[in-house]
Amino acid sequence: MNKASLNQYFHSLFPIEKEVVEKITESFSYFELEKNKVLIDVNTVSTQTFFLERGYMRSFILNEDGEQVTTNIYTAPCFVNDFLSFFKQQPSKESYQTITECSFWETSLENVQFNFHNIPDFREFSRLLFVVNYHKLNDRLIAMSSQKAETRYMNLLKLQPHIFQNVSLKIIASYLGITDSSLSRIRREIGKI
Amino acid sequence: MNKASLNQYFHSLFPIEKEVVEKITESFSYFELEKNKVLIDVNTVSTQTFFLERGYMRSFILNEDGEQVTTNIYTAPCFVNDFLSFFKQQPSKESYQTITECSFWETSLENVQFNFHNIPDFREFSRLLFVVNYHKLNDRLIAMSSQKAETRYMNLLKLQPHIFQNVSLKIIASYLGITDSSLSRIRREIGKI
DNA sequence: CTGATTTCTTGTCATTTGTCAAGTAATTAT
DNA sequence: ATAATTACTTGACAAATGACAAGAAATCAG
Repeated sequence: MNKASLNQYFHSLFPIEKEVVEKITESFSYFELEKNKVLIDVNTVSTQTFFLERGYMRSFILNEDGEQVTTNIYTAPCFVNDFLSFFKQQPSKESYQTITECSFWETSLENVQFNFHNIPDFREFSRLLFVVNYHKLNDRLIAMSSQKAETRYMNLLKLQPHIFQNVSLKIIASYLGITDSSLSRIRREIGKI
Repeated sequence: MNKASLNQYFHSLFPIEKEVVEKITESFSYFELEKNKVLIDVNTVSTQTFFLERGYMRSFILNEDGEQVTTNIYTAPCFVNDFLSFFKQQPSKESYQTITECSFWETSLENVQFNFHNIPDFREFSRLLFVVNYHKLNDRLIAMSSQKAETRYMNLLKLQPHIFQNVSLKIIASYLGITDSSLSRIRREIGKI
């Protein structure tokens, strides 16, 4: 329950002084959630931002047929928030829930705003977070529009094998943009080779 | 060739004083490109950021088979840059080219950095740009993984009909994640109804 | 431990989309 | 104006994926 991993995360993203990081993370407070608990509920305005220290999470929306579509899977350590809801103070269109037991560090928009306007390195860090997340999303979009499901599955398996130990195939299938029976068939075919 | 539309764009995104906008856009300079010209080339480090004042652009990558996959279509007025290349000063993985004749306002990373760290409203504006662009990308990803091609086509036609007057169906098809023959068939089917 | 629930797999068949090849229409370059 | 190129459409067939239903395996709640 110390801030070592939170502080470390700042250093991992770009060079920043120890004292500056400590000033930034001063306002963060710790909490835990069991598995399958809601972190950010759909239609609520998000006032906190979260650092996922330990565990697995996902975001999802409900489509026209009322089915859950997993939009993202979050693997600690990383920041989790709904950008649109948090920064524009609008109701979230997605829900965010824990998949495993998770631990978090959270802080408020007020603190983020203070740091953003008063600590230059935090500004750079924030922007870098956006750039990195935008880039990840872009890569997924390219994969979704130019690769077949089997390729997307193979890449996920290669790049994030630990996800398969912690997240159900149903959620993974939805994240890959296919049904769980299709994923099951793909896994069988791969196994044959 | 005055900065009216550039300045106006800042005001349209969030409340900001006229004088502040003028200070921000002071360093921007104007240029034009004919159709089918490269704005940002793949594998180059982007040192400028661009405001697309007039015209249509696209970004694309080459897939394993050497085919162009359109990753985004840009409709003026909007900012165009490769976030990863510009802010991390890395070689761009995508190419950006004009589709029609275009006019631009550009400024350098140095100017952006100066404004980012010295003009609070510019920080807010920058972050909002990221939030909005992230959100658009996220919506496209959700559409790609949960809607069929016909639905994606119908939505594009409804929300951005002008694109169909200015961008070839081949590019639109690629942007929608399908082949041009599939798009052609979808259009025929729609026509029947 | 036991029944209930959820996850995962599998089979059959339908639908969507891709591939390839050919043809027509439109645009561009000289 | 003419030839070359590019854009768009179409058809036949193949491949990928979805829908639905059923059963096996794993997990969960009491």
